[in-house]
Amino acid sequence: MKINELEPEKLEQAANMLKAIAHPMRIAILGHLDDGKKLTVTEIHELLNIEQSTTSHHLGILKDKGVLQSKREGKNTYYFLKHCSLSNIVDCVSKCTMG
Amino acid sequence: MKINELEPEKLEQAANMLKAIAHPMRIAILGHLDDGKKLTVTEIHELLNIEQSTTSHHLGILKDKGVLQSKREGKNTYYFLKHCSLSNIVDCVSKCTMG
DNA sequence: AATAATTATGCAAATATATAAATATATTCT
DNA sequence: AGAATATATTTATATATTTGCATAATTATT
Repeated sequence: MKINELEPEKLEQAANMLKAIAHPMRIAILGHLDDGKKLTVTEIHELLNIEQSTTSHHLGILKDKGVLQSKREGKNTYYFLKHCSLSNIVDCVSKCTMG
Repeated sequence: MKINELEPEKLEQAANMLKAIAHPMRIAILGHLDDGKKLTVTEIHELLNIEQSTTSHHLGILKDKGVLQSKREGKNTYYFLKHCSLSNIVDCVSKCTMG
């Protein structure tokens, strides 16, 4: 029962992290970023067939809440998981929604 | 990359499940429901020191989205995890917010 | 320096969510 | 049936989120 030792601010932070993930498109984004993969904004916006600005928005939210990290290389910005264990969350939820 | 095989409705369902969890009080509730524990509404509302109606509301959301299950026994309703692997999500997020 | 390519931001309208108070429903006990 | 206990629902207000468009900012190329 580790979470109960968390102070309210840590609870809040955990909630914000999950809230960032809890969106269909953002789950889809994370689905493409397993195994340490790094993708650019354009690659993601083409993969998922969503607007560029919308894509950037979603990536910004995921980065802001500590789910993703980014690294600029020339014209491109690569996004990737900050903690690779975060893939487990997507795995777990997708398994639980299969039944 | 299992999640990418999910249809949009499944993605939506996964997002709803995570959205249900992504709230400070609801994370705290789940923190008390690990290891197959079952708790009543009153127990939770006293443990967390929140309004009865608010507690019931949060539990209703968790149940509606498939995170919890409930079982009435007399005057009491016991709530517990539907898939015990869901504890991993809380564990994972709390670990990731520690650093 | 002008253009193209990539990414990020500001804005606004529609939609969704949170909270608490009041009330309703369900069950047990006398 | 009536009172007490436990849980659920309704309602209203406040707040937050999503989305796409328009635009700005950054970097590379010619």
